[in-house]
Amino acid sequence: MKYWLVKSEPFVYSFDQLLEDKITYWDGVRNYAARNNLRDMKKGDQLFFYHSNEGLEIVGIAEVVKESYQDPTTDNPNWVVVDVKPVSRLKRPVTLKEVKEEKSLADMELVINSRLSVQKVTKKQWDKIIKMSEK
DNA sequence: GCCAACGTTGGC
DNA sequence: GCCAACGTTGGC
Repeated sequence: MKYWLVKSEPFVYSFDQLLEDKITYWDGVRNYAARNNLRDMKKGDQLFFYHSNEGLEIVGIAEVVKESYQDPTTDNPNWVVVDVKPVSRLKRPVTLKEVKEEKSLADMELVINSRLSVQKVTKKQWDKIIKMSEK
């Protein structure tokens, strides 16, 4: 099982919205690096849900329920989506500031390449952030 | 195939 | 609202 982090602007699609919808397809990815990550996702993979622009924090966990398929919002075969469902809200959101301040997370893509909208997360990083959210 | 110009993203 | 960083486009 792999771990990922996906970003969304909360006023476009928030974690609350996902909780309400129960399931959604993750669309709007128009970047090749992010697309490649989407294609690598397998059923059961876990995702951190990050709010960009507003909030700037990891708010919850989602899970891949359907692997990548043609993005229904475009005819361009370059782009794909995956179906995701909410798993749980973090006990406490972990902010970008905290991630930056945590030395063991200095090599997270969130810190290094903040613009990438779908990022890989290592098990170590995942566990660390979970731990931080429980404090 | 290189690279300048341009557009977009996202933190501040 | 600004601007740095990055990705993409298109002329050569």
